[in-house]
Amino acid sequence: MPYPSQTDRPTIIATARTLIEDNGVEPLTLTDLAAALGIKAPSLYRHVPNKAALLLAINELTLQELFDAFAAALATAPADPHSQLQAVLHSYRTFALAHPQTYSLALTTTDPNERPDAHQLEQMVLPIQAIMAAISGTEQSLPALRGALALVHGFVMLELKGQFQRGGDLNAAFAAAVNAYIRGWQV
Amino acid sequence: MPYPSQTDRPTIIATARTLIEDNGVEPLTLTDLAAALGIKAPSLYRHVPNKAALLLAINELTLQELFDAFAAALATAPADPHSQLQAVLHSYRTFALAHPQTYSLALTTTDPNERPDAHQLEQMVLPIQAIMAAISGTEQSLPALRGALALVHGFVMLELKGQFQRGGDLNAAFAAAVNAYIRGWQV
DNA sequence: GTCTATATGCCGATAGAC
DNA sequence: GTCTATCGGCATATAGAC
Repeated sequence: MPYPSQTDRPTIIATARTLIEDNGVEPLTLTDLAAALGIKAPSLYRHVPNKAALLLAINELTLQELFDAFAAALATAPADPHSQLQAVLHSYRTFALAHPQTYSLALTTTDPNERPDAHQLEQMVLPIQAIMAAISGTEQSLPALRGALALVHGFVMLELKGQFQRGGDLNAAFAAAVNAYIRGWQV
Repeated sequence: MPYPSQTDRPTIIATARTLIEDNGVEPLTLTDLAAALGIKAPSLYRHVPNKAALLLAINELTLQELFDAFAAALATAPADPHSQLQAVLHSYRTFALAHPQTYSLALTTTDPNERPDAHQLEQMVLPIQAIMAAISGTEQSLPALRGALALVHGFVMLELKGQFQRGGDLNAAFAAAVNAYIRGWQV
């Protein structure tokens, strides 16, 4: 049995995440989700008010785990700003590649009912701004932070959606791009 | 009358693009599209084999126009590599901000039936690689090009999806990030 | 907490007449 | 080239029994 049939709310959310990671969000139906849990669709409504609330909970979890990955990376990397920033950006990509569907979903959803606080991304990224300030200067730390987020998000999205088709070492390309970007602020 | 009722294939595609730009892809139905054209849904099948083919045609048009914008930017910008690259990247963002829904659609679609040649993005961006080579050296021109694409795509996507919520001048942030990235390769 | 039955609605696509 | 009629399917969600 691929999925347990003990159905509390966390189990429902975890199972839905697995289904989304396997097939994407679009084909996810409450009927299929219920089937994966060994129950019928209407039973889900005892645990979740509706589908949007379910997706919201999933997206909140995704962002939470992404920023847990940040914290772990910061804790183990060398203390200098350059190393800290490198570590965070690489942990970002590693997370996204490990959870392509749920990562994409969390960062592209615009429906207010399915989307965590609009501020959550930039709020949880605040600690990184201090590192950025040490590199680019306090004045430019917000633009510098946003550029860094843009670079890694963009790289990962193009990668996940199959837009890098000419071959080559994407790990090396990512590292080189990140280093170039950081270097550009160190003037 | 917001839409003409003269229905040839180009008109159908143009009207569909307008509807997508107004409301996004998800709510687009063939019934609504037909209504906007002053006809009934089944009539569409005389011009387009199915919905996927329609979306494919739209995405092809979007990419074509994006790269037309590139060409126009390159033609008017100063001839030095730094200015040329700046001009292209800024024209990229300008295009995306002007066509948020169709831009996002074209660059995130993975369904093979709705998606232009997987190579199209990187193929049509080839001319820019020459500029990048002049800045970063021939050896690194592909990673440098990919990083540049990642930076602008990521910035624009975060911007379009409302992930930059802390205020500030996004135009300035974009320019600063692009300049930092370019500077980082000029060593 | 799960079930059956069902409301309700929408959608893409085809057949065949005009 | 457009129409009407319709097939076939699927989805979210509710009501009410067990």
